[in-house]
Amino acid sequence: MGVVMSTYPFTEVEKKWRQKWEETQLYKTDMNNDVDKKLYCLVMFIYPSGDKLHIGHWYNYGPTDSWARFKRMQGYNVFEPMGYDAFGLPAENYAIKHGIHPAISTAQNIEYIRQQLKAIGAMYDWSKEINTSAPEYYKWTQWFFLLLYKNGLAYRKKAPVNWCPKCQTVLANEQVIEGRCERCETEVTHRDLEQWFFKITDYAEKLLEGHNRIDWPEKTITMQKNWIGKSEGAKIIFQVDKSEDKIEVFTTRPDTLWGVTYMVLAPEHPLVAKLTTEQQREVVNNYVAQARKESDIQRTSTEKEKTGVFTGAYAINPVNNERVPIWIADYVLVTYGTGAVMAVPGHDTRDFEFATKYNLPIREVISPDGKPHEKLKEAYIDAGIMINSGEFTGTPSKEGIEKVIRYLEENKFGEKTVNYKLRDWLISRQRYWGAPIPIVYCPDCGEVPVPEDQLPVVLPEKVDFKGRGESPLKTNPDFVNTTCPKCGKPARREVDTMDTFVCSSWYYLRFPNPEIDTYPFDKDLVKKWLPVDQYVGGAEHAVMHLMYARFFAKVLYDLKLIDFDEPFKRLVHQGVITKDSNKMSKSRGNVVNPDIFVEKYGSDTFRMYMMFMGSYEDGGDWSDEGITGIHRFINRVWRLIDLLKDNKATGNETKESKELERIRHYTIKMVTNDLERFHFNTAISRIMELVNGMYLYIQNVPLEQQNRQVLEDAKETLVLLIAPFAPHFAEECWEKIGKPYSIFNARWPEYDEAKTQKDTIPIAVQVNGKLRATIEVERNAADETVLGIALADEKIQKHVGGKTIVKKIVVKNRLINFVVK
RNA sequence: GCGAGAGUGGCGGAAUUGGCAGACGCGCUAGACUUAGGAUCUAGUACCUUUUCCGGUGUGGGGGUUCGAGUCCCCCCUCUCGCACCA
Repeated sequence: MGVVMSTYPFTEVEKKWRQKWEETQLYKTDMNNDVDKKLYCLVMFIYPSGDKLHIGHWYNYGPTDSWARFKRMQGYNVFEPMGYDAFGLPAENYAIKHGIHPAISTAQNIEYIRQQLKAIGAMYDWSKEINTSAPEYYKWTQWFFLLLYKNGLAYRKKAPVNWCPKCQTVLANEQVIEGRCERCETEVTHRDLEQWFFKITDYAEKLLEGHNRIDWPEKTITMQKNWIGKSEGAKIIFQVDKSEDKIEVFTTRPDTLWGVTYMVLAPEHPLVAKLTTEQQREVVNNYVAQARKESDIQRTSTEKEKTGVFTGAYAINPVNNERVPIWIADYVLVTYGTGAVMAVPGHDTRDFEFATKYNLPIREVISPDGKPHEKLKEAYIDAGIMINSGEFTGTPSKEGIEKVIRYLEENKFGEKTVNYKLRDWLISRQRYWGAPIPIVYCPDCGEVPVPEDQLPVVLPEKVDFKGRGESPLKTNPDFVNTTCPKCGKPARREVDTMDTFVCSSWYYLRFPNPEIDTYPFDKDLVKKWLPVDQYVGGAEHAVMHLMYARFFAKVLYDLKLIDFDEPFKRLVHQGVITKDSNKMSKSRGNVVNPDIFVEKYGSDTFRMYMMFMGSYEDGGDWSDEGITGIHRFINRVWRLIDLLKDNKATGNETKESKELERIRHYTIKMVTNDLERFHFNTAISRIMELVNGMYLYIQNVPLEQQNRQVLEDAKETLVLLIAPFAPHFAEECWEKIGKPYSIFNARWPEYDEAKTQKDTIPIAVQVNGKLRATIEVERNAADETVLGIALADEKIQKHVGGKTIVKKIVVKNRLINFVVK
């Protein structure tokens, strides 16, 4: 090519612009002006686990920042903050292992991670950094606890709870994945403990309703819906025979009530001990003991054959006064509904299996055709006609549900009920590195909340956090021993700390002003900037963080402290990056270390390659060779800018320049649309096409004929379009082509729809659906004209000649199909 | 077991509404430039047949709807994710 080839010097360039951006405070968001054009773009802040920034973080933060930059260039006043979700087990476990205090290791970690985050070159407004483990922050986490407490939404109760033997703490239901600890995958066991809960169940209905008003992935909404698990049915009361006791059951099929042939209580049901007869006591006790010993994994395995024992007691079916035996079985869960079920083996698969095993009667009360059948081979669970059901016999079962409920209500046998799978959120943890729960236990006054003006309850530094199974805070007498805020007498502090998910349930409110020390968030700025317009983070938080954060927003909304109840208007989940189509993991030894590639190719190239690998929401497969494609592309653009530096083109050339101009407009259009939808990979390939087009033009048209203006426009557009993807690089190019700092204050290019289209278009000509020729015609040419040209084509003649054309299909500007016989 | 999504060249992946399958990149091949190239530029690259042309086949498998199906419908296989006795 005869030109000295230069290579893009990313190391210096990236350093240069990072410095300049910082000096000029380019990314400091003006929170008070341009609020009508505000755009709050948030990524899930980082949980500094000690692993530093891994590729998943990069994949979350890099592309989201590109999107935010695109929005900024479109004229939005973008706010993009970053912070540290710094409480939590990793720091504490690290401390136990290495003897370094969590406060110190966390501080070191944050220091290091901040540098790595800066290397991404994102538009974070560093003046708004948050650290949830700082007293200035967790003071307000405690404040929120008190707020919920005062409003009856935080309470303490003894309950069988999930216990992780490895983490030595209780876990919320959401943190138990298939019977294992969400964090360390240890099998979870049960303990009866006095624990703190947030009453998220009060918000089940509101959490479901809000789903209709948010632009979230359908899958995530479905997961939340399933987790909340709403089901409508009836509560029915069965009297225990020869006793004052009553058994309450929940059923979605009151229409099958006449088919009840026994009752089942969960082994943990409070009535079990009371009901059991002397003869049965021993077997029942043994069974209960056995059930308690088993883990959830063992107990809930659907492969496991159902077991149970008879209590010796009987219950009376309210609708027909039948006396049915009461059993206990571990297929009934104490945590769902009332912990007791009416068993209808004829119409419930589980009951059928159980009844068959223990020779309990099976009665048909729903029939597909309204006629009774000899013997059921399996449970008939679908709708049908009610039979053997007293006055309801003959009623279609769906109608029957409503009618039976009315009948139950009239006779006070039961009532219509909605039941939810959702449990209250267990928030106390027997760990050290978290926000202390601001409660004091006084021998006289009982449970006393710490007054707001005494917050924060400071996490003491000196504790023995190597303790096993008990809250480390218990080991610091100075912390534990205090005085009652009410009566002043000696009292003890609560020694449990809060689940870290409490910290992250409100952080998005604090970002606009993390300095504020009179309130958890700046009401004025929150009114202007919230809710979050775009939220991006991993799908693994679908039922944890994302539901808790919604819960908090709804509570605050109901208390009139904020004026919105859905915190995240639009949500996108980034996909997972794999290596050789496998999940990256230390045990597989296939972890890609971002630092190595950032050093080798630069931050922009690394980010851009991640965005090019696959579609953002699906993730992609990392390839050490693949990144060279982006590396080459960046250099290709760099040389192109160089080539066009002293653009000596003087010509007026029109044919090819017109095509280049078309490509330019078309590229702007496609890149804009793709960026909007987070389709980064295709956006990048469009820019590549523009670059390819520019090279072709320069090479195919002699220099003196080249159209200067068209080239200049293409060059400027190219740099602007590439800016969100490769910010340092584009800033340098922008300066090179003589534009004023900064490109991120420049406007995103506009396109003209008319100019994106070609004058002549290739039309595919098919005969009987098979492609036989391609013809070039004027855009929007009349059908007749196009047909004429197509028919005249000799290849078409070959296939059509001598046959009858039965049908001619014309798809304008696209295709023709001749159907011949 | 139930529910959702996916399955496209040697590889990563494209393809709003059914309308030229394989954009873009990696890899590979050839040419150019070079003392050299693991640099760069250009061209080619789904498979089969064929020297070429011309043909034929092709989006996990099988059926269907349609002038026309990667796209819609039915059945089956595989993978991923979610739920997993929820009464």
